[in-house]
Formats: sequence, structure tokens, C-alpha cells
Amino acid sequence: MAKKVRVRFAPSPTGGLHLGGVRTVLYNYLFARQQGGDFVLRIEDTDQSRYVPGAEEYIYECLKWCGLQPDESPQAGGPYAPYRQSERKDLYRQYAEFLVQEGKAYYAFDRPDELDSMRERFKTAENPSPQYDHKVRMQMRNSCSLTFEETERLLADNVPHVIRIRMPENETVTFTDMIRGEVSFHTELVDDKVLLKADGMPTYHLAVVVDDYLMKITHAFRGEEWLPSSPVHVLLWKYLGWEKDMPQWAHLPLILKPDGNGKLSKRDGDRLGFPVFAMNWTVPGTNELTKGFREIGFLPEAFINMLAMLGWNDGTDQELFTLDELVQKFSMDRVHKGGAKFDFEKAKWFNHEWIKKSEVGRLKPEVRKTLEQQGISVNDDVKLETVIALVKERCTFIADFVEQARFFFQTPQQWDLDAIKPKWNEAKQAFFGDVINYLQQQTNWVAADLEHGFKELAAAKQIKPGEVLLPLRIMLVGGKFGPGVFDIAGIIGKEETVKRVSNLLGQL
RNA sequence: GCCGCGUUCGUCUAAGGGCUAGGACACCACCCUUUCACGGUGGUGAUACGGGUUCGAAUCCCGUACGCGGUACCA
Repeated sequence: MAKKVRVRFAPSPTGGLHLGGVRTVLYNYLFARQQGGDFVLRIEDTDQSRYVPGAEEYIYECLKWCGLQPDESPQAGGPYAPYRQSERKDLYRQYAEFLVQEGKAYYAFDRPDELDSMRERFKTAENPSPQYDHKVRMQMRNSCSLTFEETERLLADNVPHVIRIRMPENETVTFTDMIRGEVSFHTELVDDKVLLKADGMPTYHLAVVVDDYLMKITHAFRGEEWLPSSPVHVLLWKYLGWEKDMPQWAHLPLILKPDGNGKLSKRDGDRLGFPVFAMNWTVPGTNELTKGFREIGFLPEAFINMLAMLGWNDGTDQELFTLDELVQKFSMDRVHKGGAKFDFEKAKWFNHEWIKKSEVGRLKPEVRKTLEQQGISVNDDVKLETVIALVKERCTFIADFVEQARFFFQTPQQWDLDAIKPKWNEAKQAFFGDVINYLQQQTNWVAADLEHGFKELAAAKQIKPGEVLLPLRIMLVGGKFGPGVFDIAGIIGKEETVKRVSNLLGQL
């Protein structure tokens, strides 16, 4: 029987959740759901100096908003708890010690300043960043260069030390990446990575292997930036004796900045005027706020859809997918190898499409909330629904409903008079006087009838409808936008329509 | 520097030996609309370069260039 699929998203809680992070979550989630597997959230907080309060809660909130909730997590618990690496601290040391006994790792007592001076000493034009590897190993203070007795004494004296992997000098590590196929590395070019830090915490390298093993992870997806350290991980799986349980790796392509090249960063978003984080993120302490997709009015459906298409497609021309469709159709072998530049214009298009295709009921709570935040009170539920249905196709963001729907609920306070004043005359003034009379006589307030009557009246006065339609719009709406004027009149009602017309007529 | 990974319209991408290299975003034009959108039609626009293999190459192989990633007691 095949092993049950288990995947994990393993962020370190140091700040806002980046687009690329959400995409990694998404691919994990899609794969797990499709395979009937489990999706685990594991918090990789092994660097205590980078602890940021609130960052972990923020991640849960993001996943919740996106609808990508984990089956197991620090919050939800699960059979492999705890899911926070800081709470698993005591677990890791034994594995590192085991590797030392096996001769696959060693103690290193070098102080930070000694490491610096080593790097300084070996630095040349051809080798600008010397590594701690087999070439310098014997010149450093570690259990390879020191005698057994010396090492024992240092350990007994509690001299701060780390445990480093001892990279072999002449091997080739090869594995099959689900996206890239076979990749290989020469071990003599990889450094002796620290496995266990002086504070007793594991580094990512040790923790990811131990926890993936203990948590029975079958497929490990992560960003491409991890590819260069993958030989360390593969070797660790082997040295720990777990080779047959090693997950299948998939290194996802990066999301790049729209201009120039390089990984998309928060800075690029600030610079170019779009969000990079899923939700608003406030840096504790400085209170510096970074805008999120949620807050600028993205629908999670659109956000997810857009992210899914950044590096994957189903081979057809289809671009709009629901989460369920993605679960069905997603496949790792259709994931791109190359990085994708993020295009905010295209992201906006996805959101616009989703607003258009969403049911009124889906939009209603969010639209109501946004309108009310702007001081527009919405008491008539049916009217709100009618309005949403009428204007949603002209909204790219939820916030656009403010402009597009405001005049249905509030009398305009400002009018684009420049649009009508230059061509205004006595005849039009008189005509609108007649319009008011006409409107007041109506007992059956229906848009189509109003339009018909209005045009007949204009014809009777020898006025072309085009001459007076725009003025009417300005009177009702305030500006040159919105749905058909008579639809608007139909919705706001007789009293309000008459009021708006006569109100502005007095100002012309 | 070294190692690894990449490279099709400006952007996201399709086409995994046979095509006038397809779609979408953006842009432009026209139509619809006597507003703004939506919608419709059309247009500009790409296989990084050089060698092979082949009857035939965007597709396979080898170089070159360029880009990115990594080279931390960060993840």
C-alpha cells in the first residue's frame, strides 16, 4: 500500500506573509487535497533572535482568509505535535550527537570572530566567500583537528560549540526533483553546514530533515532558493538511516519583481505601488504598516487563482479556476521551471473577473462593510443587492463600490458642472422644468417607461436626447459614470429623483 | 570567483520533431453604449546567440551569452 501523502508548509514567523509564501502554501494544499493527503503547518522558529510577536497569528489569519487551512498545526494540534520547532528543541540534539558518533558530523568550537578572521584570511579575488569546508577544516578548532582529550575537555568545560556536518570530499549527490528532474551536486563544493547551534537550537538544515522524518512528510515543496543546500539535506536523510523515507522534493520557481530582475520583495511593492503581503502587516514596535491584498480589496478567490497561474497552467486556455477546480486539475509536472515576474495589472484583471462572476450574495457582506466604513449607511437589503448586481462589472476592487454605488444611497454633494455648463441654455433650463413635472406625474416608476417618456418630451421640445442625457446624469450621479441613468432613477425612486433634478436646476 | 538553476510577444504562458508559433494581461483602432465600464471585432508584438542531429527543431545534443539563486551559529 502506498504511503499516505503528507505535505507541509514551514514558514519562519518573522513578518508578513509574502506572495511567494502563499503560492507555496497553495501548491502544498492543492497537492494534498488532490491526493487525499494531509497538509501540515509547521512553524520554523529556530532563530530566537528573529522572533517577531504576532507573526505566527498573522500566518494563521492569512491561511484562513485564503481558505487554505492546515489539517495539523500548532493551533489545531495533531498526532505529531508539537508543531513549533522551538518546542521541539530537545529532540534535535540526539540526532546531531548520533551523527557525531557515526563520524558524519563533528563539534566545532570556533567563536564568531574566529570564523570572521578565517574568512578574511582565505578571501581572494577568485574566492570572495571562503567556506568552512574540508579545505580549512583541519585549521579550525573542532573535533577533527583537536585530539580526543582536548575535545572532551572543552565539552566538559561547557565551551560554546556547534555541531557541523562533515561533507565528504569526493561524492556526487543526485536526486530527482519533481519539477526539474535529475539534479546533482559535488560534495567537495558544499560547506560543512552548522546542524546544531551553540544555543542548542537546530539550524534549518537539521530541523527540516528530522521533522519531515518524524512527521512522515512524503513530499517537500519549497522555494528554489533552497536548491543549493539540498545536497546537505539529502545526505542527512542518508546518514540518519532514513533514506527510504526521504520525501520527494520539488523546488518551486521564484516570483520575480516586475521591473528588472530578482526576487520580488516588500520594497518593490512599496516602490511600485502594490501589495506583496497577503494581508496588512504592522511591524511591532515601529508600527510601520505594509498593505496587503486583502485590505486593498482583493477577493481571496482571485488572489489564489492569480497565484496558481503564476507558474502553472492546465494546458488549456482556461485562466479562471475555483479552488475546487484547482484541486482537481493541479499537477506538479505542469509547474514551470523558470521564475515569473509579478504583473500587478494581470492581478487586477483576476480580481475584476472574480467580482464579475461572483454572486451578489457573495459580495454583499464585503460591499456593505466597505460602504459603511465610508459612512454610507445601507438599510435596504434588497436595494443593496440590486445595486451590486448593476455595478459590479465596473469594479476592479471592492473599494470601487464606494464610487460606483454611493449615489444610490446618498444625494451627491459635488457635481461635475464643467461637463454641462458650457452648453447650458434657456431651452434646457425650461426643458428640465418640464421634466420635473413629468416625473411628478408618474405613478408607475419603471426605468424603461421613464426613458420613453423623457425622450418623447425631448422630441416635443425639439431637443436631441443626447443634449440632455448627460445633464440628467450629472444631476443624479454627480459625475460622468455609472450605469444607465434611467436604471438609476428607477432605483433611487421618484421623490429622490425629483429632488436631485430640481436641486441642481437651481444652481445652473 | 565558485556551484546550481533557468531563458517563447513588454508581462503570464501554450505548442514536449512537422505551425501562418496559439491564448491571456497591457497597449492601439473600430463597433456597441448619446456617461463610465462591460462586451464584440481587428492590430502591433516572441522562440537569446552559435554550432550540430534530422527530410524537418521553439522542441533533442554541445558550446556561448545573459539572468536568477546560493556561497551565515537566517530561514
